[in-house]
Amino acid sequence: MGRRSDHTKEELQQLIIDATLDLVKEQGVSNVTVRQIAKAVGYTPGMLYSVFENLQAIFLHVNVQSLDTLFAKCDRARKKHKDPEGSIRAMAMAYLKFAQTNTHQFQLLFQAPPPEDVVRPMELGVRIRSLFELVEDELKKLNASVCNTNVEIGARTLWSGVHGAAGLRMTNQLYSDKKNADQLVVEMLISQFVDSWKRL
Amino acid sequence: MGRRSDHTKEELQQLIIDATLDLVKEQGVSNVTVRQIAKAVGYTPGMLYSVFENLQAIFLHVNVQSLDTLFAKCDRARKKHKDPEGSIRAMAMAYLKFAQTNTHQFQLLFQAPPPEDVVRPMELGVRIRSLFELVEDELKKLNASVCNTNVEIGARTLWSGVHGAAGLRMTNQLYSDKKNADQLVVEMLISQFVDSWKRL
DNA sequence: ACCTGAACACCGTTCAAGT
DNA sequence: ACCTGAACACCGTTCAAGT
Repeated sequence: MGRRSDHTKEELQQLIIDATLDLVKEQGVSNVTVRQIAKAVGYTPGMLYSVFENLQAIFLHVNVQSLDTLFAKCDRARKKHKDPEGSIRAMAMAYLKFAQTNTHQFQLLFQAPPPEDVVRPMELGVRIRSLFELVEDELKKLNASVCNTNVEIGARTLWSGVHGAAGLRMTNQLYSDKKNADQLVVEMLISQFVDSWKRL
Repeated sequence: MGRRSDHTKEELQQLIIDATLDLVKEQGVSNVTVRQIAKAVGYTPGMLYSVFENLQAIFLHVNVQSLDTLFAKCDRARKKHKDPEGSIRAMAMAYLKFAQTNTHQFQLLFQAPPPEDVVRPMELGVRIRSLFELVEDELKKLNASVCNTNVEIGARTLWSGVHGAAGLRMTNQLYSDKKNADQLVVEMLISQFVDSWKRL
């Protein structure tokens, strides 16, 4: 089969990441095996370990890529609106939609690796931070008199709600009879938050 | 070793559940094996399959038990206060503290089993619903004029925030320099929510 | 130099055979 | 009737040996 001369190390990396993401989307994280990934890229399992440290590292790189597309979606939704509240609402809906459409991918992204286990690479932190920054910017526009500390906490407060709703919805733990309860939840969340944010 | 005559089937069930919870607390879900559980209760791996369908089923029963203790903690926190806002605040903090103190247990409880995979037993739904009901009751006291639909959505909105903050905090994804950012987040969440809830 | 292929030490689950 | 113990079909990971 293939030998590395066919692909540079970078190409191999990307090949593996893409193949893994596809498998995760199809079968969910817990069903994806090293042997499957290897077959999908046309190599032997052993080869993966000359490109990545282990399976966890592969998943991590998939997550970096997922965060990039999630960020892009939120950023694009934001730019469609001029008013801060509209931007926030659009970003929240984009986030919710991503979680809903790409359940398995979202799961891999935010499922809890025990904090001690793996050193989370800076690459992830930077990307999550920049997502928060998008929200912070809109909050500043909404009320310029709020201090930086509260803007930081505010963005995380608002997004905890959006993220929590996305997670509960995804695992069917919202337990409401109402249709689209998750959207109602996010709408109420934003209305209420924006409402009292202006008053702050 | 032991034979079933030593324990009734119910005793064996509880023994297995308790042993599994202990192992989860110590090592995290992903490191707990059937063989470990069997050793902990003094039987062979095969025996577990005459009491539970499989490992997933054992985890599910652990989760039912976890929800009971989580509910109890929230309920007890609630009763210490007379004012609805105080009750809500205390419940949120109890929830946050549970997630923080029992990371692995909380993780098992709310980590996403793909919705299709397993039929979630009614036992879990009933318990999550009753947690939401505690919140709904306080919201009604806070503003009696809100319709039932909005109380239902409101409780889920508020709790999405608390749950989301707990989850982000647990996985170190809040990315704030502030100390105790999670508590600040929950405090802001509740202040803002209660504030505009009264106005509704 | 790069990858294979076989091995190692594990899994969850099943089920004939023992007591 | 209840449980064992061995087997089955898998894992992730390593590393000598091939090309």
